[in-house]
Amino acid sequence: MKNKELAQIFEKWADILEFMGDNPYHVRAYRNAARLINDLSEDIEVLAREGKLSQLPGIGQRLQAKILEFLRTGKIEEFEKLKQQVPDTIFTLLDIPGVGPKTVKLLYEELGIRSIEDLKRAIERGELLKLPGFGPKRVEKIKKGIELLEKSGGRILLGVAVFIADRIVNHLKEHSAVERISVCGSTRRMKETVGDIDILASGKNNLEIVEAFVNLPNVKEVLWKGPKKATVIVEEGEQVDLRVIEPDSYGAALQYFTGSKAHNIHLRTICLKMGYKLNEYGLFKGDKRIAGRTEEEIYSALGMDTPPPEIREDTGEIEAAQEHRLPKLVGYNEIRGDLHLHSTWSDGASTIEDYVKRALEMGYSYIAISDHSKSLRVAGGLTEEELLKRNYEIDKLNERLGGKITVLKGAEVDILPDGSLDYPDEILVQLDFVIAAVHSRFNQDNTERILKAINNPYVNAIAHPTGRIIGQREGYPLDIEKVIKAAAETGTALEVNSYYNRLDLRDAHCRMAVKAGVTLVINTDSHHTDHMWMMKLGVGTARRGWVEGRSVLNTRPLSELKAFVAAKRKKFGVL
DNA sequence: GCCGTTTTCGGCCCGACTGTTTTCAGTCG
Repeated sequence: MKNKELAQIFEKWADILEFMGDNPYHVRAYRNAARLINDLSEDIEVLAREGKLSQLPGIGQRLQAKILEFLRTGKIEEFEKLKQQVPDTIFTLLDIPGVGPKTVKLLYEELGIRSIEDLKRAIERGELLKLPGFGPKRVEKIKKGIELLEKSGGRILLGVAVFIADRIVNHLKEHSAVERISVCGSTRRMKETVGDIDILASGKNNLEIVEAFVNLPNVKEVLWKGPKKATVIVEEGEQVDLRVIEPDSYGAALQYFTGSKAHNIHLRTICLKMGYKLNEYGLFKGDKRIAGRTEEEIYSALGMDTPPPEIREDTGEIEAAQEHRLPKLVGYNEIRGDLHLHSTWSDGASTIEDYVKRALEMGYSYIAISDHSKSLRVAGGLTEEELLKRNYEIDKLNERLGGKITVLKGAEVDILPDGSLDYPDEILVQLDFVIAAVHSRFNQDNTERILKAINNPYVNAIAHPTGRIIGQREGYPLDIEKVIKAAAETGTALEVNSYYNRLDLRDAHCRMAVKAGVTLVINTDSHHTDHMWMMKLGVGTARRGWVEGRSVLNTRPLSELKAFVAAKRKKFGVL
């Protein structure tokens, strides 16, 4: 699948055009194309073959020709020529907060700066001050921006952002001055990484809210504090922005600060056509505010249902909201159990009893203990004997629990290099739920290996199917479409692994899988009970992929979960 | 470069903040 590669080309193309001072709408066309292709749930090559490129919004004749050239030859001549004209490294400068394309252009043309290192040297020598429009404050801001960039390395993992944001919201909710408070931005949309954390609040006394925020126990440094806005660094080193807004505008501000940018642009275009104006203070007809207290009020005034934040990416949700056919996304409270937990029997830090206790607190009706199999020695993988012994303990525990909650006998079985499984079928048949996973040979194409596992009658799910670690490791080479197809045909679930640095399947893959009729299972892969909260990260990822509750195995009651396992065995003639 | 229920040309979301300016450009969300 070449979607990612193509999206990167168009993104870079936009950067170059912007740098060269091209028409901003020209630049935007390339940026839109990049985003569209990146978020596409279908393979661009397939769309091209079926002649459907022209149906993509924002892809006209010219971009179509470029896409086709890329698919045919692997590159685009015009782009190759364009690239030659600009030094490659200057675009890293755009990552510095406060530095945009105009500044990059100026720095390059006047001082020959082409990298962050160049820029640091120029600042030390005081050269920036000589440039038009540059004063001491501007230089200081850039210097700070570079520090921030180098420290954070860019974006925050969703799990970290959610953890910090929830803590802040829970604290401030208790404060008497705060009436309404929400997380917004990409954290609210559950995007896998977020730039910075945005919090919105309203109440009777704005100053008091700001004071409460900057004085929170985990705040390390206050960067900026004003009457309606403040920015702090929390102890984790991440930046958090608070905005305080008047109650009448709360919904408008929440809508606005939640984004995405593309969603908002589309929505405002619709407003214009209807003779309205939408901004962060409300929806206006002339000078009159006709909506703004809640998001629902605004969308409803536009004749739309309110799209859940997770799908506000302008990938069809606006049309669906207009036609009252939004999906009923899987709910955060719809999950009945976690099927991927590692106990002290293998490399987990919590006992099975610990998990049971936490699961009951979370309102689950079942869990599966899925310890590692024998080949994964570094992770305390269980031999057959150990596994059977563990199973016996689980049986006894279930008797003691008396049906309050059911502990299923599971395993995360290694898929060996040749695609066979780490336990023989005689062992697998004794398990309630079998998850198969690849833990080795991350550089080789693992498609065949996983297909073979999917075709084992006892394998009920594939764990973290692509093997990616966010920000650290690309997934192994994999034909995800083949895997999805096989999973759908065999009645094998694909996991949405909720562990904060995995989120695998990712959002776009979830959408592809569900479209193909695959059942998903959302699990945390916890190695300690303190990891079990991450379930919501996986649910959020699935929601971003337009996944409905009926497509998620662990929203179903235990009887249906068991029927799912039995159905596959029956299909393969082993039951 | 895209797009069309006023248009095949002339628009393309909107406002705030900042730093450097005597009226505005650049950046951000």
